[in-house]
Amino acid sequence: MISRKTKYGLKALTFLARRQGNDPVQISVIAESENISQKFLESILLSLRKTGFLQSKKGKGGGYYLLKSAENIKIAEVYRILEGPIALVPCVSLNFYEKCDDCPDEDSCTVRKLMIKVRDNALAILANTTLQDLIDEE
Amino acid sequence: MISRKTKYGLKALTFLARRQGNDPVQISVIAESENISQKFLESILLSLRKTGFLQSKKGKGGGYYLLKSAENIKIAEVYRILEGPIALVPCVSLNFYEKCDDCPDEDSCTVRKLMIKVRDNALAILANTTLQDLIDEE
DNA sequence: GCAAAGTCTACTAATCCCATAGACTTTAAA
DNA sequence: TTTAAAGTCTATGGGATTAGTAGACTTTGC
Repeated sequence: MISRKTKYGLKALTFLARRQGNDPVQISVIAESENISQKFLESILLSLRKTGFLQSKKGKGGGYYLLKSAENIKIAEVYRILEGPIALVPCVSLNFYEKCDDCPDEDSCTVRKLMIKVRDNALAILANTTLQDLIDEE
Repeated sequence: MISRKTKYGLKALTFLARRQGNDPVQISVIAESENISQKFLESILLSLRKTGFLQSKKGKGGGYYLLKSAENIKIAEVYRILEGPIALVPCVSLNFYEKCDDCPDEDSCTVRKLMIKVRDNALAILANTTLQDLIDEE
């Protein structure tokens, strides 16, 4: 299961992407509209800003807006930033690889082989779906 | 990411399935061979016994053994028992459904639509792979 | 009867998740 | 130039979950 953080982040992004134009939207507007705790959303948007998906404007009339276009935001990228690995097991992660401390030999681990399949399948979806795709489905 | 519980459980099951015959194997043997904390493994095997995958024998010469044949143990079933939902979001789970408290309308939730796809894909693998399949891949 | 095995309950340390509080900075507009 | 509106950042905390430990108990084979 993914954390609320990731779910909220994706919802906030689609909220921004759905808008005409690209003027800043206040955190409070997004939070209220999507039923998200405002303070929590703050920290989520902050990490999406630091990773180049969003930009913000302070002061009156400020808020958040998309820095990349919706077609150029892959869900897999957002997922990795907010949630972490897409893989179900660290020894199978492409971006967050870690050796399993209980496995003497990765190549002979049957669980690992299965988890590679699951990862590849999830990746096929998440890496090929963009924010724009999500909106278009409506 | 899945928990160690699930990973250990799958490893223990494959360990048992790989053996010729079906005589009881002591927890300590599995734990040592798979590098799993013995006490932790105890509780895992216990829940696999209570759900009908394993049977145990107490006393001297006792241990755990498979109750179902390896061809009849679907990974998805084991996953659901040890890990819980396969879905990434509760509102999309087939076996552990829960409404998301922030969503006013499930049908119009774009994140949900995506998560259904991911679930279907994961399920296609996990529900069609048996313990025997894992062993055969070696 | 004894020793070897699983069973069960309870506990704990560590970690993560979700959220809140509050002080701070930047900016637009009056 | 003051003021209020916004984001920024740090700290904190409760609760849940995870991973593991301890130890007393029960069952069984020899």
